[in-house]
Amino acid sequence: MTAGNKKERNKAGETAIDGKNSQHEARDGVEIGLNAAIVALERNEPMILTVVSNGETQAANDHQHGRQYGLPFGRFEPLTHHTMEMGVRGFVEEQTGLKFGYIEQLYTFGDRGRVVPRVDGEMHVVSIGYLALTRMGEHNPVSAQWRSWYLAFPWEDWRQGTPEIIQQEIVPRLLEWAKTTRAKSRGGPVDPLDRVNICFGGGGVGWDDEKVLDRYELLYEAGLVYEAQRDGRRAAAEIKDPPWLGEPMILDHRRILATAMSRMRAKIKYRPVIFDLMPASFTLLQLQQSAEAVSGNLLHKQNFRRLVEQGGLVVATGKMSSETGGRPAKLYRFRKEVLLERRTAGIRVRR
Amino acid sequence: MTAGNKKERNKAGETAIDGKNSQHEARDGVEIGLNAAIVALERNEPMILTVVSNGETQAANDHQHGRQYGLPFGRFEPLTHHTMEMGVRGFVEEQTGLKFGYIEQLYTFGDRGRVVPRVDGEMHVVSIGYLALTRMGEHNPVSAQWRSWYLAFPWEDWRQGTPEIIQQEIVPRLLEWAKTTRAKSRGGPVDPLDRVNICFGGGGVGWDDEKVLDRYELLYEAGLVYEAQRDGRRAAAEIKDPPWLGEPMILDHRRILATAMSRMRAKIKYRPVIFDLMPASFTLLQLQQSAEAVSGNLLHKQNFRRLVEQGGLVVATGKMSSETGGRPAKLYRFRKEVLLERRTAGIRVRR
DNA sequence: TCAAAAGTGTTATCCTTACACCCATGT
DNA sequence: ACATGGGTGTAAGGATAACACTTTTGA
Repeated sequence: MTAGNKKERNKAGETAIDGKNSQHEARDGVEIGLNAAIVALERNEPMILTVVSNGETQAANDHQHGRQYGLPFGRFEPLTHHTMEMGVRGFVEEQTGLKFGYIEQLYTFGDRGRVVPRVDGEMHVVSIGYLALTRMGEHNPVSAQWRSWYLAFPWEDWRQGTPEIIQQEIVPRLLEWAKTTRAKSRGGPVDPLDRVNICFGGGGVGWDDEKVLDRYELLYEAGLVYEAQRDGRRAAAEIKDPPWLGEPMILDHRRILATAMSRMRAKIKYRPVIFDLMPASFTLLQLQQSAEAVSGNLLHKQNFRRLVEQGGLVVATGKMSSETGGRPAKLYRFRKEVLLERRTAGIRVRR
Repeated sequence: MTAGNKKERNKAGETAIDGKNSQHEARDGVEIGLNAAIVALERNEPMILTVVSNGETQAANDHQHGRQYGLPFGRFEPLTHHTMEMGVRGFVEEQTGLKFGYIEQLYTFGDRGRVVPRVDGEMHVVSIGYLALTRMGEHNPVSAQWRSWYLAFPWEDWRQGTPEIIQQEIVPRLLEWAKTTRAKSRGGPVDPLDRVNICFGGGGVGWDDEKVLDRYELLYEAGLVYEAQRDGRRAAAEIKDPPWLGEPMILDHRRILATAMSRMRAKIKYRPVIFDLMPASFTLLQLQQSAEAVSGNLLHKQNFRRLVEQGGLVVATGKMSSETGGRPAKLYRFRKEVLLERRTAGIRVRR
């Protein structure tokens, strides 16, 4: 059953509002995939839990990337999982033995035309991405490994200054892409050069750490990430021997990870989600370095401390840590009561 | 085929990352429903496009609400619709004749256990909510009608001061609910009274216009909206003859609308989405009243004007409007270039 | 003694908020 | 004349960004 043309089924005026008017063709050839970007911190590096593809299925036409990483993945089984979030918790624990606390839905991707061949036709996969946060070492994963998210997105780590890859590899190729694209599509909705500037902070526009997804999608369109070629997209700028940027991932998992990073970077600024990555007590420098790891840039130390303490986000526990290398530091813990006092409680510091 | 127990299929270590290891049971009994909250403004009232349920299916055990409203609804057909967004555009136009410009995905709901009986078993519906924006009168809908979103959420309109329903109906019942709930679940994650205060701005916490979804979910949990009873939820506070708050909608459509309102109210503060609801040229008062209609509260006139003009969001067209009742007003238009200059461009004014 | 990190204090600047007041038109 | 909405100016207050400097430990 390949589910023929149903274009005419919903005519104007039928107002199919409860899905009841489709007695035949009950099976639709759609399944729900659940994907989790599970984040933890290890020595000030944001890590995500990955599983390794055996390189058989979709890496078949894959010359240089035989082994690819992916996010933990499972199917939504309505009869087993009462909710989709419980589905995510369930298959992650089954596959990797890992439990986590915080979970949040990111986005539902169905646009890339993911089709999986099956014995009786084709199965379309709609994948729902989730962001989950946990602490390193609480549970040890099996048959999965922690990897820095900056391996897939090297241009997102500005903690040691502007990454070289941006000026050396990305910007020149994107400018070339913008030129040829602009010539082709006169008067499109957005000027491609503007897009490059907005995404990568050129032409007076500054770098916006939250635009992780926009940048990935631009690189995909310009044919500069491996997935673009793998998905059969012809590079607009016809680049010879393109140096694929960042480590690729299977299917659309790198896109889901980009969504997770964008969400995470936006959210730490107005919600205290960073504490789901922290131990129960910590020094202010540890907290700052965690925020820096997530946002990918350095923060101003004094202002960070003042904001975080005076903002009521943390309180001193009274204990000290002398394992810091210098003067012993006060230990702090998250102060839950902020949520009652301020409507935005996060880490909003520059520099 | 009712798809038996598959709990054991994904064992630890299998790392099912590409969905290939399920040769049997290819059909899962899941379908994708697409729902659109389509918003437009009419005489400073935010309207959503609704279709009317015939009251047969799920309104069967429905004594007082035989006719219920719903959002335009369709199934995602991967073979017809190249993308899910195109699917939304397609079925909305087929059902109602309406076209729209802006569209954005909201959230994917699969938790309420929506089950539709089919000839060969049960079909679980996962519904993806969308927010779409359009201008009144560009196209006239057929077999659908525009209705104010405040009919479903009367407590969200603070433009004439605090709505009476809050102090008279909502707060006393929620306080009672919080008391009984607190007694039952000692030491739960969040104190129910705190939740009431955070959501409805009691106890020193102010009103947050963006918390539309949180408020609806709280009212649902407390059994104060009709849907809670209809879904078989026992009211925690065992309220006698409860006056259901706001107009109910079919299935989970009111929840999707709440998500749309929350997103919209949050987004006008940092993205120029309000202009997708405005005509090409407008006076500043019209713009202000549109923002007030969406956010549900009044804004400070002078500051609004300064912010919006000096922020570079609009430019004067040079023409004037003399249909204002007072002194003729300059006409303005949206200034697209803001997007290049500032990373947040929206309407962020108090009072 | 020096490096490393903790911690304190102060200043300049910008943005938000609020208030006061004048202008142009129709009735 | 007056009601209605349009439009301008400015001052107070608070938050933010930037800088300089002192303190406490371990090696």
